[in-house]
Amino acid sequence: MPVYSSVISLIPPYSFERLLRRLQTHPDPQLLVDAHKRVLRRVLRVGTRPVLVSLQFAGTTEEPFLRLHTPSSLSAGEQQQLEQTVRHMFCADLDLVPIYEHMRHQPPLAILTERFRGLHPFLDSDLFQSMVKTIIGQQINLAFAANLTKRLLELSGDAVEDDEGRVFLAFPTEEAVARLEPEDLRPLQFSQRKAEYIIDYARAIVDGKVDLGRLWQMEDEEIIACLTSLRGIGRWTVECLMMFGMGRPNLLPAADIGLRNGLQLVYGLTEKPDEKDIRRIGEAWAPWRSICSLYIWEAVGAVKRKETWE
DNA sequence: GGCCAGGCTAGCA
DNA sequence: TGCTAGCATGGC
Repeated sequence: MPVYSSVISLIPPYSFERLLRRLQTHPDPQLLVDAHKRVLRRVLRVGTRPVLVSLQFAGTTEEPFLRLHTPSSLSAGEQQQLEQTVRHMFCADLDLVPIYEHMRHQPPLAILTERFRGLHPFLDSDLFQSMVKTIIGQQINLAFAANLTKRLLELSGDAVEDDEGRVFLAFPTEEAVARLEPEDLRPLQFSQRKAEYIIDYARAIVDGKVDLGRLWQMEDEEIIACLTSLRGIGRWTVECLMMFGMGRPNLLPAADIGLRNGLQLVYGLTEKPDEKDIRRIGEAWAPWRSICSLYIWEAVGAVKRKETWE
């Protein structure tokens, strides 16, 4: 029986089915999905404490809400923190209606608002893991990236068991990753450079050279300038961090190969657009370029899943 | 077996 | 400032 449960309100339209579809092409090794029960389970950190959480989609796309359960007993402060994390991950306060209105004025995007109606961004629970996952995802396909993330979890994550003895792994802490050496990650099929980038990043945080908490107060370009000074972290990586870690609304990772493919697909271009082309086209998407990018990516995802996107 | 993956660095002109 | 080889491995 859950020791703590609560209800998380969501702004309609919010489609669980669309999230499930997205998870097919964007596997998340931390999530256990029970589509039938409409439940997602994973470990979230409350402070540094790993807590197993069950999130059930209740209601409908037009009247959505989440039921949050956890078998852990939590203090009032921990309850508040956990709910805040869940609201952040699910973008509980993001209203898609005005964004769809904006997209409907741009013909190639208009069709996506119907096709993927109710798809919200699904964010990372904290900035450390968001950055690590993004570095892992540089230049490799999503399936392989998910494998590498899973292996990192198995190497350094904290195990939490549910009442049926199933093991869930919490994302490794900064300290745990900082203690690793590249040689520890090489057998997991991390490239030497990728291993160095991730460990260096974790050490920069542990050493206090990077203060992730301070990023929330900074402008987008300021964050890019700050983090790209670290080796292995380029503009694309920080843009992804701001989109999928911070949930900022107006990012356009113009160098992204998936976005380039998606724009060619959705806009019916004869040639693959380059970074400049994408920035030019994406100007009209402001101030919602992150959501427009997400929907463009999802058109590519639909093709990969052999769905139609039109 | 070749090309593509939700890139980045270092070296060079 | 802008261009490019090299990295490194899975998936199709």
